[in-house]
Amino acid sequence: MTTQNEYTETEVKILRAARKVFLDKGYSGARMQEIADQANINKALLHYYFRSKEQLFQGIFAEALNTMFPMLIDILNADISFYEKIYKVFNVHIDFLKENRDMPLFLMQEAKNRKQFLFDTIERYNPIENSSIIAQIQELIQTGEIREIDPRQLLMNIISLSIFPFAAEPVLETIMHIDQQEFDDMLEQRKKILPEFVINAIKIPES
Amino acid sequence: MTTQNEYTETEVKILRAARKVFLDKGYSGARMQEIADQANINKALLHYYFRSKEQLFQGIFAEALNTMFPMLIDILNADISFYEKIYKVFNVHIDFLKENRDMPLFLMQEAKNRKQFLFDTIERYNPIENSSIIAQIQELIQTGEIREIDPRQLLMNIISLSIFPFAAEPVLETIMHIDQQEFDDMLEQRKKILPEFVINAIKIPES
DNA sequence: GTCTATAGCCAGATAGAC
DNA sequence: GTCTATCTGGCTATAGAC
Repeated sequence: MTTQNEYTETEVKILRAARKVFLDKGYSGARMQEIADQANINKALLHYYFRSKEQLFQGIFAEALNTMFPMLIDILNADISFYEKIYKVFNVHIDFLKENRDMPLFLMQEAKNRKQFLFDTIERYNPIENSSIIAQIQELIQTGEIREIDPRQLLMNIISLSIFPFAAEPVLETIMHIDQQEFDDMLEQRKKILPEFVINAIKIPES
Repeated sequence: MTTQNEYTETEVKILRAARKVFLDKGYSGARMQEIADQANINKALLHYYFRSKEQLFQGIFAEALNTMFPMLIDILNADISFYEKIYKVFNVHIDFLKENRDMPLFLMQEAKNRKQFLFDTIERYNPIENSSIIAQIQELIQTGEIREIDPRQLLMNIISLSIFPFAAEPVLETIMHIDQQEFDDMLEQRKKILPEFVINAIKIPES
């Protein structure tokens, strides 16, 4: 069968506008009128193509989940060493987030009210517990190369370090008295800082 | 002058309800009707005491900022060693967040749209750049006890590690396939794990 | 497919009795 | 101070012309 995954030009315009507005304002803060304006079309057309705000939203939400997680899972499952993964995950992730600054907060916010949808959407990728990185960490602990640590806690640390600053940008800029340019510089530096930070945190020094 | 900072019983009920609803739903998702219901009073009374949704919200938002930040700043400025600060900041902060799970996401979300209000409210506490911990970090770098690192980046790491899991709880539970009980256990363990993680990350081993 | 006009509902805010 | 009833505006969604 010829699966019709193609979008018409109008649908593409709508989706682009919806993505922008939903990610900026969240579901309850978004307005169909604003999406229509951004897409340079009429409000009625939104409903013609996507029936309801809820349905349009679910498309955007699923798309965001399907963008963010496979990327991470792919790196964590890649056929490379643990250390390479650490470097790669921070570099790729921070680069991605720089182009998608609203995504972390959006996902965290909407995940609160839609746990079932979240579960159903994410479940199609392999759960993190089967990811090869877990085995790699356990292996390195066994051989005495890194300190004992719950692999899930280590992953939580890695994710926290890369994502959090993007979600908290306005707060961090305010308490640190820096402008967006300085903040961006710090983010760029973190691609180098974070892998070293994490590896130093867990590596047992050779004696 | 006798400053009238006392709240009547009704005002207390309203504020408690408003705190709960705003922190759970955010400004745009919150409904005055729901706040009234939670407070067991009539919707009109909300306006009698607080005039508008916006004004009621600003009280809650300011209160949240005034709770979260002074606590952190106090620890970072306390008259104790750098290492003690690391231990204390994670312990106190994680305990606090366990009782205020919605606060991180709430603050991050609303800070996006209210940067000026955020700035005006936070500015009354000393900016982080003057905090004594910055000097302590620089001192330890000078004496060769810890590795070279931008103190602001180190602080960003510390804050990321403690706050992020609370903001991302539903997502983390889903991708890790754990329930809330297991998640809580992990949070409790982090009070011990995180100080060690951070200190190992920066400390230069004695040779 | 795309538009204008409007239905229908819901939320914030106010009037006014008690 | 507290309530019921209501106004007013804004938002989602639909009807219907083109």
